[in-house]
Amino acid sequence: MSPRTAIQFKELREEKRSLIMDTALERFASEGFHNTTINHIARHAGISKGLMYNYFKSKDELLAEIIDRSISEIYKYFDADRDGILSGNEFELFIRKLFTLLKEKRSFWQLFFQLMMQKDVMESYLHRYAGKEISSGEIPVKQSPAFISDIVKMFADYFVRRKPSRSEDYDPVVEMNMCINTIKGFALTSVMSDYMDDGLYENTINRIIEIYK
Amino acid sequence: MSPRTAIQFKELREEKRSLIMDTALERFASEGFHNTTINHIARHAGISKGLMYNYFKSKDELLAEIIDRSISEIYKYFDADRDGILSGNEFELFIRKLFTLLKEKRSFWQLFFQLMMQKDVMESYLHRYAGKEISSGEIPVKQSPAFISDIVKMFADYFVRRKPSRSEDYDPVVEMNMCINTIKGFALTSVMSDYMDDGLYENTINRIIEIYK
Amino acid sequence: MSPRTAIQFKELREEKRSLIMDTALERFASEGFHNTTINHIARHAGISKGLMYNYFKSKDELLAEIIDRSISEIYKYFDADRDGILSGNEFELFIRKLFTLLKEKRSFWQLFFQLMMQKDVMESYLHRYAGKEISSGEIPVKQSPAFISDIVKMFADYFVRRKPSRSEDYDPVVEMNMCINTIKGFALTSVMSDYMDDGLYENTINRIIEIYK
Amino acid sequence: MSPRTAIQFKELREEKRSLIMDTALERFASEGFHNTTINHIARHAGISKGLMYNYFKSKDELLAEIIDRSISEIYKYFDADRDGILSGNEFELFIRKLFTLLKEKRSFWQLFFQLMMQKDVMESYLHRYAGKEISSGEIPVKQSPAFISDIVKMFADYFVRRKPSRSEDYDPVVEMNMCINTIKGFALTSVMSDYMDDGLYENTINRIIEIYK
DNA sequence: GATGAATGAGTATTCATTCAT
DNA sequence: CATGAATGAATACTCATTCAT
Repeated sequence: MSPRTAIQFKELREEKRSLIMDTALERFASEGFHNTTINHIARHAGISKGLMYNYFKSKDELLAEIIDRSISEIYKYFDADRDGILSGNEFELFIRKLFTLLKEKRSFWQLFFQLMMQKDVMESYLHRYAGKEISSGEIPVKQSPAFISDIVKMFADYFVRRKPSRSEDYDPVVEMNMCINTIKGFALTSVMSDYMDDGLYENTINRIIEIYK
Repeated sequence: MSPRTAIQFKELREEKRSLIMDTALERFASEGFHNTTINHIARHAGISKGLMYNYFKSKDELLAEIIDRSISEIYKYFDADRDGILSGNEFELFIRKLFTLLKEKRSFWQLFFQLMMQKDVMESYLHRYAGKEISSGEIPVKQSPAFISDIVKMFADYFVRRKPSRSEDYDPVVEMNMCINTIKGFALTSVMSDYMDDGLYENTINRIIEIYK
Repeated sequence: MSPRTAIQFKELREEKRSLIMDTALERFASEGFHNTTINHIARHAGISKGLMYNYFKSKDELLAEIIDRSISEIYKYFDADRDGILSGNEFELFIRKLFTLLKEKRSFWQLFFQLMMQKDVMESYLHRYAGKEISSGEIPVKQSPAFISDIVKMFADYFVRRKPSRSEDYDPVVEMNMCINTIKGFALTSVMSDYMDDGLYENTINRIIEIYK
Repeated sequence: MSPRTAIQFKELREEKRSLIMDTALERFASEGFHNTTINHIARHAGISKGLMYNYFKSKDELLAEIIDRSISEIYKYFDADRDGILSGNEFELFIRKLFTLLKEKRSFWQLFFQLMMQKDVMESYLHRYAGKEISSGEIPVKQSPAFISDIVKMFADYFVRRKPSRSEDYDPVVEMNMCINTIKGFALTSVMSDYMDDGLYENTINRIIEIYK
């Protein structure tokens, strides 16, 4: 019956916090943000409605925290070496990692695509970061969606460098666009489909690499 | 003094009906279906809440009618000759028409992508067509989403026919997948972006045709 | 193409008025007052919503007029000779007439019993007659429900006169009460049942007369 | 400081639940089901609109639960010995109990008569029991309206057994009908009248027993 | 007279959020 | 910390009534 230490308490808090976020993510992804009630989340997480508000100020904040957590988690994978230069092999690695993450964090990406389509939700989320500078040289705990532009820049450089020496037709912007759209379309399909053939999944990834590496 | 004629009433109804549908589409596309209240629509259309229900049985029916209207309009373009075979030139025409429509009916496609992400809304719409047979050989006024499978089939045949005679690597399924994903990703981007450079737009379309024609 | 005379117009008006009232009575009786919309009535009567308001100020007034019409119609039968005394034969006639009317005007009585149960509706109707004197000696076009007390009085006298000479147990008030309750219960049953056996109907009426004549 | 125990919560719920049901019954009886809004009930019960829905799924369910509660309560008295046979003394007891209950649960019976007149409300209630079998030999917590037919059957048998040995005129069906109608009419009167003389009340009950025992 | 489009107050119901215990 | 009762603003939908034509 020794009193729990402050650290134990903190760990317990973190655990429960994660539990709530995981549960909420599942529900948001499968039912949609608006169709998921606080009651549903609380019941599925095995806690009371009131307790939820002990961990999150509001339903909106819960959503924002889920997005933040997932994004910073994902960011870690993408920016592993942080040299800002994408080599051919890094491109391949990048693509393979991307689609591995899409499979592993399917719920999150489902939710993410859903939210991207709804301007108001997206905007209310982005307002949290209005004016927030992204400090380079350190890893921020909460990373704004600006990480997207980092990746875009890396990509742009990659496609410029890739230009064949004597080609007059090659337009790096168009090529990058084609690549991004293909990835985006494939990501959308694989995330939203209830089922996708494993062979086709692998073959499509290989084909993307074949073309754009 | 004299009462309105039946024709006058009918015209009035058609006009107001269109007004409501157009207004609702705008709002649904920009705010999302769940965030758009009947009050919003009525206010933006300059009419009263009650009047909406004089024209549409419910918010769901209003949505369904909007989708139906756009889909049957689009369907006309896709299946012009109705021979069920997609030639190279038809493929090009198809792609160009598709992206013209995406620009012209931007609001609708924004809404459409949104809905595709929201299972509950999509399902409530699809229930209208549960059990409805599509009569082949005539043009139905209202076309069920089954038209999607028609197009997919035409596409599949196209990519099988396209196989180079001596290529062993060519996989028509993968190739179709690549093509569809690229289109899907590009459509998504162009529909959701507030601005896209016209030159890039055209160049990307040309590149898609160059590769997949 | 001679212009219609004022009398013809008046007759047309009366006819349409009756049509509306008949239709409304049917609907009120079968669907209930609150479930019957003005639209229903108008559609069933084959006229427009607006026209209804040309004949009746409101839905409430329509109801009141229906009750008034039926009551004054019924009143005519009850007070035929107006001598205010109920003989044995008159009692029999009265009972038979009552149940004939219940059958003939079933819709009205269904509605009447419905309304009697709802204090607010009944009160709103009775307010129309608050303070209205019933002029004796002439037949008023619109008769307030006070006619009920007239009948009660006639009944009371009847049961006092009926007292057997040497009975000590006979209580005319109790006896009248029994009689009225039996009639009321039977009326309620016969009006609300979807079906009642004709033989039983007749036999019950005969038995009532047998006991209370 | 310490949270409420499960028992405290349960008691609180039961109390509030009863409060809502009692209040609703009062309002339904005096204003009618359709005229009583959830707001009225909430205001009279001193609670918020939303709380009602914490206890009852809908207005219809609230009504059904009120009816169920009263009926199962009443049912206990009627079928005390459960031998299915009504003796003369049981008949007397039955009548006396019936009219005691009518006085004690006046609000409920007012509501009940109201509902009987309104087909739509009655039907929506009866749908709850569509297909529910009544298990004989045990006391069900919630009794479907089928209990009415049980009582009718017991009554029918009683009036058959009662037939005088040498009477040719005695028709048990007519006699039962007379008895039921008298009871029904008296119940209706006593429930709907704002005032009834106690002596008359008792005397009428005695007279009914005198005639039909 | 006759029509039905238009209005808006009213109704049941939902759900994020608060708070006493 | 934890609970769930309680709140009330918001929302889809209804319908008697009005009014321009």
